Amino acid sequence: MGLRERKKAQTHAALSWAAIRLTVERGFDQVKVEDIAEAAGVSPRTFNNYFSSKAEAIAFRHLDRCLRVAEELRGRPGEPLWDAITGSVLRQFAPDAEAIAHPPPVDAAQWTEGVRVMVAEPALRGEMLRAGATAEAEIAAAVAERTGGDPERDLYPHLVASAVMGAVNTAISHHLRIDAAVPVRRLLTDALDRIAAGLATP
Amino acid sequence: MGLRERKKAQTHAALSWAAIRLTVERGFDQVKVEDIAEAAGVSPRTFNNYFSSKAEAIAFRHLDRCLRVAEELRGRPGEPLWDAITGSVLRQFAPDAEAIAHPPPVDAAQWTEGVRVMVAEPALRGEMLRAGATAEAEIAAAVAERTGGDPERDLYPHLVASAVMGAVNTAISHHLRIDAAVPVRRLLTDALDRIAAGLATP
DNA sequence: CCGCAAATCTGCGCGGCGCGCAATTTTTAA
DNA sequence: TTAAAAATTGCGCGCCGCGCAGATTTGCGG
Repeated sequence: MGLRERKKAQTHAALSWAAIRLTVERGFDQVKVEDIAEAAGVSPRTFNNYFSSKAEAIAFRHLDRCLRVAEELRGRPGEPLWDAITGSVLRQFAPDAEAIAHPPPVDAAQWTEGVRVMVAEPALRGEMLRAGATAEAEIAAAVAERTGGDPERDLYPHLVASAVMGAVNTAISHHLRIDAAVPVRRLLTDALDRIAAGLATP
Repeated sequence: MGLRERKKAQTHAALSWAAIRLTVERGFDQVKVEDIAEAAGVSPRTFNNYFSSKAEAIAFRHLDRCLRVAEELRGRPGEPLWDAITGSVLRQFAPDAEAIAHPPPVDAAQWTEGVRVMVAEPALRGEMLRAGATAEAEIAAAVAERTGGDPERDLYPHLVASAVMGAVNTAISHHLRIDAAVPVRRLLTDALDRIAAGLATP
């Protein structure tokens, strides 16, 4: 990757993190695009060269994470399908090195509450789901490679991908709904196990 | 339901149908809010009393349909869970009396193509998914009633609801991707059956 | 090290959107 | 019939997304 692309990636990340941080701190519509651009050290106009809306900037990190699941999945060709899926998901949603570098310039509890408010924002929810759907296509492709199906014609890979993203979304929502001490890791494994078991009544 | 609420429902429907029709005909950003309002015989300002964006107006019909699935589900307490789910979904996504009343002032193929373009619109995709998520909460509640769980604390109802909406979305996407003669009904039953079977490799 | 071409950033400006506010019209209930 | 409640409407503001064209930076061959 050349210097050029690396700088682009940096700017993407900087803008996204700035958008998240400011939104968590102040709330979605107390943040202007101008503020995000300034925080990332770039002109307002440039913001829209990278993202077509505030919401997209905020959802970018989610998109990235989910895309990495597909990537990771391709890197585990041997394992049984659902083992590979669970492993990939857990890997990407583990406490993150990047997240530790960037994150809360404030109290942890306060941060979590800010995130809760943020993801409740209607405009954001749509954008997050859209990011999930984008990743879903990649996951479907990865699954198709593995099981030897055609993503254009077969329903199966898309169903699996959809179920996986559904499990992820559900686990995260549950985690934010209940601020209990249940670790996300357990919620994710539970969810995926249940799905692989046909969602039989517990 | 009083006269008042009925008129509101009418206006909702009128605005939504107008938004859909115009968007299918001209494309998303060739339609101004003003146009939709005019087509529904209402002032532009009133549009925003009903919907907070063009996208929301267009997605309204989808939201309505999906909410009816939850409603129908509550009306089938006896059946085994997945039979009830499949039944409810098929009922709501069958060729629709309302859709036949309102719909294409143009060629059917042309209409389908317009719909394809419409749902490809990024802003719309997010809004449709959000509508699905809203309905998902209702479905989860309905499932919880049936299985005797607590939607606040249990993961299971949400997982089922998520899987159902995932199946619906996947089936619809597949239907639009392949313009084959495969009826949506079959795609929906296939998808739901596979999920209830634990998504085993076919 | 130089200079050129391509990619990127930036300032400007426009049209549309979402919504608060207050006045007006319509509906409901007494 | 009349008063209260609710819905519709017009007006106006601030922000947003983006096209355009000029300035700036980056990558590369000489």
